[in-house]
Amino acid sequence: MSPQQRKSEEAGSRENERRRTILRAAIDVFARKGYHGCRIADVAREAGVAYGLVYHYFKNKDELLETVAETGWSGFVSRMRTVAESEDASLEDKVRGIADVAFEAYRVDPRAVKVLILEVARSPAGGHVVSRQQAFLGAIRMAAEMFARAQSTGELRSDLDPMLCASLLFGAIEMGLTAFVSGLMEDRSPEALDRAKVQIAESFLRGVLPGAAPSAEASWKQEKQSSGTRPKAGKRS
Amino acid sequence: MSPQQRKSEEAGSRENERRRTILRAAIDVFARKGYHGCRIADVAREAGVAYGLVYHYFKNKDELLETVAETGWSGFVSRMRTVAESEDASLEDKVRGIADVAFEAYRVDPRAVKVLILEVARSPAGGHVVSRQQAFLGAIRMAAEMFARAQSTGELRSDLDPMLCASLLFGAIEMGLTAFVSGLMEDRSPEALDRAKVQIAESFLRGVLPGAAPSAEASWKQEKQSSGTRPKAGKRS
DNA sequence: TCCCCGGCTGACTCGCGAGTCAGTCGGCCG
DNA sequence: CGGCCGACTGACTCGCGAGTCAGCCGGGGA
Repeated sequence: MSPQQRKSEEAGSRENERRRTILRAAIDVFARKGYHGCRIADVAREAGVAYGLVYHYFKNKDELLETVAETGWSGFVSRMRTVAESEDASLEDKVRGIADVAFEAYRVDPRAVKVLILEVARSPAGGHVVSRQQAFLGAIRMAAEMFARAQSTGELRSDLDPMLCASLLFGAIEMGLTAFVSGLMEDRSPEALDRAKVQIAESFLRGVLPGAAPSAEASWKQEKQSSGTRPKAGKRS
Repeated sequence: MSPQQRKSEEAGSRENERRRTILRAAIDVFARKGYHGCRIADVAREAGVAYGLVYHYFKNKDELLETVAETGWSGFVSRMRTVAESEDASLEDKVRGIADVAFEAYRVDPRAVKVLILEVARSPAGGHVVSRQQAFLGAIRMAAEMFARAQSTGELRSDLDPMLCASLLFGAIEMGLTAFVSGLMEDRSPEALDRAKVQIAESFLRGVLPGAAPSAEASWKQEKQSSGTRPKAGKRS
């Protein structure tokens, strides 16, 4: 190992050591108190470093969140892309794969997922620094394309809007995770997590795949076999 | 109309006139810039009233959001309760009814729904003001109970976790609405909305009902015109 | 040994925006 | 008509917390 290598490597890892410590602390604090609900001082204390050092590594508070979002999200997206764009896998497997990726991410780092879901994906953002939910929307679009492709090969019912399918899938996954994140599910064992994952993936697939259910396209036209009066409509006087 | 009635009604509505104006302005501003991204001054300007008047009607900024959440959410929950707890309706109809309620709310007041979804349901806030997401979780629990009951009558596959079903349904609906809220769906016509609603409800049902398929019941065709009498989904009390 | 350099420190500044309050105005009652 | 009451106003206060910066070490090189 040459001196240069050693030097730069050491320096690099040492520098990143601190940087990472701060990032880690930021994730934990954001998860606990929310982005708006915490001060930089909290992050510094959590990281065990001086207040000013945070500003040595990050331009400002916003960049801190930005970086958390960036790193966390890019990992998820690249993994998801591998799944969604694999040539030989069936749609079913892809969907299961995506659920896998999401739940695995939660298993590995629940707090980071919490921040990603609560602060990034749903940032109310009026001005919203673009990269934020743009990345999120990008993931949905990617899924939508996957579904569109699946439609052309007949793997997906053709009467569904791909974009809506993507929303449905992500909504189900996200809300499933939220149930854990928010403590709605009291049992957070790995087994419970796995069960949830499977249920979500399978229920989604049942609802969306063609065949099996006879009523696919036909049912859209079929007459109502009146199951009681259901006086509701989309219009209001 | 008795004098008392008239009097109190007038007084009530006059006082509330201002109050409502401010509330309305708050919803619009929150929807546009987010809760944290706006100042009380913005709300006052939007409402066309003096800065101080906002504090005449609301204790502080938080109570403003609280009130927005309260009113918007209670309307939704009570409507949803009527649907979820109706004795004679099938699970299918209940699910469709819930989707109806949600999408109707969006049709009537998209901005309020945006605020509810973005600022209330997912308020990142660690622990604070309970009533916020507690109400949201309450709705999920209500749905979970509905699903549990449906399981006991065999209307729902018994291998599913009711709580998870509820999460799935809400996740799908919420994300569907989010797709509109965030502009992911470019077509926001009432028809597109209706299509989305139906797809979500039907996909969910297919995925979750026992047996081969949901009893093919495609009643949305006539739904569009059945508007005769319908006491539900008439936003704002 | 001493000096220099850069990671590191934390007390300080300063702007922003929530919340206050002394005062105005119009309407109603005696 | 005069005095009271309460909705309404908006300039002001003040605390909070983001961001700054002058200076402090500790290690490495001369």
